[in-house]
Amino acid sequence: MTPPKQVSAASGRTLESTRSKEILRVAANLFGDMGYASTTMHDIGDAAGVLPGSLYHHFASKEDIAIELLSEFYTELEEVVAARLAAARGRPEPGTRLLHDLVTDVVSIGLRHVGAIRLRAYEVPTTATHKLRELVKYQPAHLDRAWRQAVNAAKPLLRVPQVDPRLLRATLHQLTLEISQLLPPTADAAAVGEQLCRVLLHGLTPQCPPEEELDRSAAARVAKEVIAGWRSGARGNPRDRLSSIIAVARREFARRGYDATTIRDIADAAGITMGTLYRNVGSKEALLAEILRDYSTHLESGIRRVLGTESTKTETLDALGMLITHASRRFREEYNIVKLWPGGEQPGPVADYFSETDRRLRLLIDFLAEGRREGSFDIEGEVDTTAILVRSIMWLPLDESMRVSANRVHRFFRESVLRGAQAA
Amino acid sequence: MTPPKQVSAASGRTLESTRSKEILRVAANLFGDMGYASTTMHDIGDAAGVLPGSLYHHFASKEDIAIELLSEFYTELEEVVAARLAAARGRPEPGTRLLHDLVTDVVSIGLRHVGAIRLRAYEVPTTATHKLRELVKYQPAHLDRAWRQAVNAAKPLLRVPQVDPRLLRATLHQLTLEISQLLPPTADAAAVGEQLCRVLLHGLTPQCPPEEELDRSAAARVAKEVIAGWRSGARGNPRDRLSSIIAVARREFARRGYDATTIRDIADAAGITMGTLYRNVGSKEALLAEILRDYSTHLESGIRRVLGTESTKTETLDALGMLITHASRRFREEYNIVKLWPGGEQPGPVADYFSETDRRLRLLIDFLAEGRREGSFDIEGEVDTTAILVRSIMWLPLDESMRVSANRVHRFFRESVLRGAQAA
DNA sequence: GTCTATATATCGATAGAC
DNA sequence: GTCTATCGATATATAGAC
Repeated sequence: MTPPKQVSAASGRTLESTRSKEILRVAANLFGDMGYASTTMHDIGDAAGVLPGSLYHHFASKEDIAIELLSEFYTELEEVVAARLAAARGRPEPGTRLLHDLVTDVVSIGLRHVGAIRLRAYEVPTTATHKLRELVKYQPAHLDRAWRQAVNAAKPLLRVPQVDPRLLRATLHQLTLEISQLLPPTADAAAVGEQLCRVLLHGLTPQCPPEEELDRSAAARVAKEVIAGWRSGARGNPRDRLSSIIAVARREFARRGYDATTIRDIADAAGITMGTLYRNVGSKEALLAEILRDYSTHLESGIRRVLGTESTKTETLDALGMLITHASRRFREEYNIVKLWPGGEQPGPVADYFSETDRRLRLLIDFLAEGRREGSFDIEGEVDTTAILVRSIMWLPLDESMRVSANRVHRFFRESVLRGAQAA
Repeated sequence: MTPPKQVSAASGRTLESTRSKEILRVAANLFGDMGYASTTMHDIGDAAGVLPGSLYHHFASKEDIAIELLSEFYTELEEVVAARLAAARGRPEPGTRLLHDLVTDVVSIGLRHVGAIRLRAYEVPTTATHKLRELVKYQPAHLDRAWRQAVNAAKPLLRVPQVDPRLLRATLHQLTLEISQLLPPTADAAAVGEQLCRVLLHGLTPQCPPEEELDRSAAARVAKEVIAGWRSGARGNPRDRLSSIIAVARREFARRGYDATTIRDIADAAGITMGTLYRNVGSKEALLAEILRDYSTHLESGIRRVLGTESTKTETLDALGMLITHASRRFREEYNIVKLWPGGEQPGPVADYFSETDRRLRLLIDFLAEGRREGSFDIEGEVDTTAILVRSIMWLPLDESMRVSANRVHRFFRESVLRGAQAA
């Protein structure tokens, strides 16, 4: 009798060897930390304790490793979700139980598949093959159906129509998958899932003033001013060469991530040669710095202005939601570029921009902590995690995926993160 | 008005840059000298005066260079042959004019496309793509038709049925294409073509004795003995591991050439792993040495025995033809392995085998020169070239391509190279 | 169009587990 | 004896920068 072999359903590959598993594991972590493009076979070999060439005994190519990681991720996702739905079938009465369980399931899977999830964050390098490209783009329909079912089961308990169930579903879908990228690998999936549900269903503000009051607050007024300022702020004349290069580079970096985008990609997309590109731009890094220049200052000043008003914590949080909801349209590309900056902390002019992002997160943490202390915010568990969740929710491209206005997205933020989507 | 661009019909590539042409030219020469597998991008870069990476500005890959060379070759071949046939249409009366012209045409093209022709000598490396594989295998049907037409036009002048027109056609087809590999690049196509036609149509022996006499000669008797000895000489038990590895390696080396065949190719074809292979053979080179061990000694002793008889020059040449005709069956694979040994003369135990091949060629040259001096052979032009032609004709795999017996091939050799295919 | 550098991948060969 | 996993060297190819 031969021992049973562990076969990956999606790839058909047999993974008996512990070394192959070890390589997958270290590659997953490296992909999760640095991204696919920034992780070299040398890195993987080092982490696995073999020379780069030896990796090819276990995997045909670097892509093959990525494909295997994605296959494992999809397989496990499907299995876990199917098992959860099967368990839920015995309990058809409405409630948020399935929703809670599904949140924890998906967050937990995400934490165990940081590499695969990060692979899905961007398009794949230009040189990638069709198969990897398709796997990265693949949207698991079963997960979509599961969220639909979970939200439907919870609907009788939700404050509908104030809370748009479609936006809640989209938020859960995106957030549970992506949150793993922003948490430490040691994070407790159950705890994070619990916090996530609390934030969305219960809300942070026990005493939330009525809509009209929030709309009239000083913080909201300032936020509107800042947003209006963005709109008028010109982006450079798209007809001048440098501006159009920057516009193209912004789009390309946002699509593929900074490291997977080559300067040839940019030159091609801009319809110019590399010589022309380098005549206008000093370096790839300088191009990135140029793109991020306004972004960070605009965002920083906007946030500080809103935080600096005399409004209540609740009003300020609402205004922050409005600000970022609009920022996630205006600076969507910049946000995509920096959202998963490769680790490794090499110093440089660009690194500053990323430390500012961290600083702003700490600003939010302090704000929430202070609000909790003074009784404005009802936060259980770690404030850090809540801050990460709140920031992620604000930045989600709900307007894009659900085709709704930024105002409707802000209203959803207010009705969920502030008031809580569930009836009290 | 834009200047007209030189576009390769087969590949669709535009070759404006002189540097691209230069790279193609040096690559063609290197492929011709060393073969595709043994030529590195570094070699090509060195010869073209650029760093290896810079080659990729002009060509997408090493394969791409090979594909371009083959496309150019096929295109030129088609054009030249078509032009020749068009010119012949005005002259429908029978004769050997078209045959002569076609021989010179194809030899001339071959000398200008040594790289492409050599690419066609073996199958392509296991890692090659479909496109290159197909291009290498491609048999130009128009050339086939042209030879058919040329031989048909000459038929009234040939001693048919003594001379099999099918074998003559196959000989012309294969010889004109392959001969470029065995000549110095400075060879004069017209002169070589002329000699080739003379050898085949006019023959080397002005006074050729009748068939029965040749059959009875001492040289023929010795040749038959030697051939019989080969047949009985066992090849090792195919059931023992080493013998079967050697048999597989012989086949693989003959198919792809020595350098393009990897140890893994051999292990795979033998159905064993590399560990097992290396337990039985010391190295790739030792495997080759083992394959060639009997070959060279058998051949050498056979040739010397035939040359050592007291027979006339004519009888001896006839017996040599018989010997090699049978050798080209018995040692087809060994011959294929060594026929185009990569240049570069690195010393080693195997190099000896290849110097022996050269020595045997010199033996043949001396034999022919002596025959000419004493009036037995009618050779115009350089004896070296004639020797190369005669040797090539003897080794042509006519039995294989035309499905005839070795005896029939020998008779064809006698009726063409000895007596001359054309009626006196 | 080229350079410098470095990345991905292949290949001959071997040590040592099974 | 066979196969798995590995090494060291080197090949092909890509990327940023002039």
